[in-house]
Amino acid sequence: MVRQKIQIKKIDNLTARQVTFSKRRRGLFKKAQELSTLCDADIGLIVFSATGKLFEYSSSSMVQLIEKHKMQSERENMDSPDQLQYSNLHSEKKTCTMLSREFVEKNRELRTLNGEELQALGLEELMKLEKIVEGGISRVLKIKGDKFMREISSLKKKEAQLQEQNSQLKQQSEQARVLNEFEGQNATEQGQSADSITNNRSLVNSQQDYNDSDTSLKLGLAFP
Amino acid sequence: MVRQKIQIKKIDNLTARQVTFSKRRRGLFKKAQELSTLCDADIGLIVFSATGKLFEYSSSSMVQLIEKHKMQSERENMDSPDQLQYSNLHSEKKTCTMLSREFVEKNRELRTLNGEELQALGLEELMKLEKIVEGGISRVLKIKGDKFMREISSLKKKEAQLQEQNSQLKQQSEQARVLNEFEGQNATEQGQSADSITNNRSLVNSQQDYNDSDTSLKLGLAFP
DNA sequence: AACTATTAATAAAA
DNA sequence: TTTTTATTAATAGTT
Repeated sequence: MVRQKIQIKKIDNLTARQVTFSKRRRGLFKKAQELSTLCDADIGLIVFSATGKLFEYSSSSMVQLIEKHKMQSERENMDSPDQLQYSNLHSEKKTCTMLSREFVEKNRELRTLNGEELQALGLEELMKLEKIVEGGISRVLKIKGDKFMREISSLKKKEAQLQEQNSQLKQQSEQARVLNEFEGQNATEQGQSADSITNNRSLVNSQQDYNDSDTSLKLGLAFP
Repeated sequence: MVRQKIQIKKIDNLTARQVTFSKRRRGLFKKAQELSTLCDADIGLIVFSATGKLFEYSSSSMVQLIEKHKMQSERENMDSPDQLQYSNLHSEKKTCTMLSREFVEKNRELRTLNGEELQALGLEELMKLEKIVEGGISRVLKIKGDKFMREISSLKKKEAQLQEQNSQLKQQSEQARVLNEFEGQNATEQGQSADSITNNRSLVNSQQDYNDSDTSLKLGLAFP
């Protein structure tokens, strides 16, 4: 875009590519920041260089922005109910999505009232409106907080269960090992029936089934 | 950047703001695309308009990019898994506590000013005060949100680790058991020692401990 | 990094 | 909205 027009394709020369990357990256971030400021937009920009180095900009909080983005994407893909296996997470997110939609709509309503209308409303009405918006915000914040807390406590519960299971398994493993050594010393010949293998497998399998689905469902009860 | 130079602050006029938003948004996305192509960078760009509408660009897959970003941030935030993570959460909590205390104090200051004093402050000062309080709130909310998000993602990571460790242990336990029975069956003279009986029993028992009624159904099917 | 010669982006107007 | 146009901003190639 200067001394000579260039075409938009990968720059062959490594040095030139690196220089351009750092120049244009700065330009891009500046533009993002300007757009955010000028138009009150919430912007997140993630750039990984070819070498894997991360550069990022966010007008607010990247984590929250990504969360918001996730919610929006879900709203768009609401009609495809393919992954309903995580029903607790699903319904939880649905609640949050609903709330967010409600909030956005309320906001839109508010915006459609132009300056004149707002002037006409008078002080009393304005204060009522403010109370309504305040109520909406506090409701959203409260529910958000509750949701976070419940998710965290359920995760901690799950963690504790896993930890306990883990230590029991370790104990078993140790016992089995000791026993094994002991018997190994006295054994003379070898052979194994197919039955015992099959039985052991099914035991372990049913345990895994429990871990993969039932646990999350039960913990899901924490989210009505 | 044209007919007249503008300063970078929120555009007051709604129409002008919308026009600028759509023009600059297109420009920004174009620049992002160009940078990605020219320099072989992986770029994700998320833009929420002031009305909440989502616009996004990604040079590859937004979901993957976000995953990659999450990994990078986690790596930066918690190099040695547990302790650094804890201290991070700790300091975050401290920050949040400090902020909240600061906020409460600012509020108290505000309350100690009586009506007359507030009247005397004048419109401008009041608005300044309001901005300060608003800033405090949004800062608290932002940090709180980040903290929650990070705690949740770290718990999820921990859970995944435990889950994997667990399944490995189960595998080990299974192998040890198989080997054990195998050797037990081929011992020449001796029957099972008291120890080995105890061990087998504790194995089965602890497995049943993890499983509730639902699992016993499965076990029933496994041993008809 | 710094410096231009150019092209690209865009603010205001239509 | 989109197009036009007058300017400013960004930047490719060079030093």
